[in-house]
Amino acid sequence: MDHRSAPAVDARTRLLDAALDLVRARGWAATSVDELCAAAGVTKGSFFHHFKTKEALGVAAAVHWGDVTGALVAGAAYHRPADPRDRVLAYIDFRATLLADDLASCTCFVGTLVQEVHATHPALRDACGAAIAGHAATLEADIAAAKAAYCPTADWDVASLALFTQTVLQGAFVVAKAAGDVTVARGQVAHLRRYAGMLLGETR
Amino acid sequence: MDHRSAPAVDARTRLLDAALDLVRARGWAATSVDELCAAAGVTKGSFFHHFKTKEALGVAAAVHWGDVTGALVAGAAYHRPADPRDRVLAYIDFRATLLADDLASCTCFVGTLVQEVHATHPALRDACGAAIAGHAATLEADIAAAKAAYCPTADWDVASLALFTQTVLQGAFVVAKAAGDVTVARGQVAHLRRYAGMLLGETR
DNA sequence: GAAAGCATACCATCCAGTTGGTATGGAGGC
DNA sequence: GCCTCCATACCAACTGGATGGTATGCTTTC
Repeated sequence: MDHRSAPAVDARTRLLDAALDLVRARGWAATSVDELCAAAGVTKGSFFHHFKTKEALGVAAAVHWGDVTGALVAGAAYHRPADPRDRVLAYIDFRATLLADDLASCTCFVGTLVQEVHATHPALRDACGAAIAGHAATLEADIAAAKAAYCPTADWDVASLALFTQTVLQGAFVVAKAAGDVTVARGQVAHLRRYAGMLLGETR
Repeated sequence: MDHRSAPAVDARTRLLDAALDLVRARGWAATSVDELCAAAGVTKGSFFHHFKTKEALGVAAAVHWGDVTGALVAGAAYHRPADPRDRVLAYIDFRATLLADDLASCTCFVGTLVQEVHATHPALRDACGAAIAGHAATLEADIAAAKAAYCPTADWDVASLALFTQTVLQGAFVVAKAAGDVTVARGQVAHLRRYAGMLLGETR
């Protein structure tokens, strides 16, 4: 209240937010602790006060990412439809609308991170795995309800389809990065939308 | 002939092969030139004799990856079916069979690489983009022929579906890495197989 | 004998992490 | 109310090792 210089959020959160941005843009190993500190407006001593190692920051950032995206999805309008199938399809449409900005800001932090560290940093990999699995899990109830209502005897697995939404999104980010063009990702998510509609018996 | 120590392949190729393995396991930035040299059984002087910079090796490795995978696919049995739709579906089945080994050896070099460097190393990104686009392009003829034969009026784009096969594979690698389990990838590719069958009018 | 291929020794820079310290604010004794 | 104690938050300067890259010379091949 008295100090204008008092930061809006604490140093720890600023470091985590900086990690989300910088790692998505540069990758994990190429993002130095010094760069993270500079981006967060924090000194190195402060960094290692809040996080024992760089890897510990990565784990915390993966959890932070789960919180941020979880809140984004929970607050989105796609939950409105009364029909579970409509909610599933609205989720996919919602994810497509998020593909508007530049690549670095719309791609998935844990997806980029785990691709790089899966074999070398087990703690980081597990944190990323938990974030992705947790996100997919939020879809399962709607998918299960839609399946029960429209195609109860279909031979596909609910959890597998929930994960498939994340698979296509992660893949879409990779091919969009390779093409250097976000619109590529939207075209790929359209296939996911069509597939989900077909599986759930949507009649056009 | 006289020397057992004489390498079977030249130093340049050994460096490229080492790059495919190490970068897929550790990521680009975390793979040092020294490690590449050690894995290839080559000294640093030799490395910089063949490649001006580490980035130049990366570009060459992306091209090398395109050659290796191109030859693998071209030599595979999936081209046998006379029907173009069967060839498309056989390609997907073929890719699924490749998911047998451990993650580091069955994942995509250019996919991992581009995810990490897309914003910081334009030359690497373009080389990876060309490799992915080139691979997708080899599918277009079969997909176009299958579409003409079985669903000529469908509203999806041939090139977009060809790319979607790569999208799902790339995404499957990411979620499998996050789960630490290759079998996850096979389950995800099964969705791709089902989708392609549905789009191309396969009747079970 | 010239050039390509390869090896050794070396360098400037950057990296994660450490050291040793200051500022702040709340708890508890008196 | 005031002072001491102490934990938390933060900071500047430093370190040992690793990193990409270079300089230079040897050796095999054509």
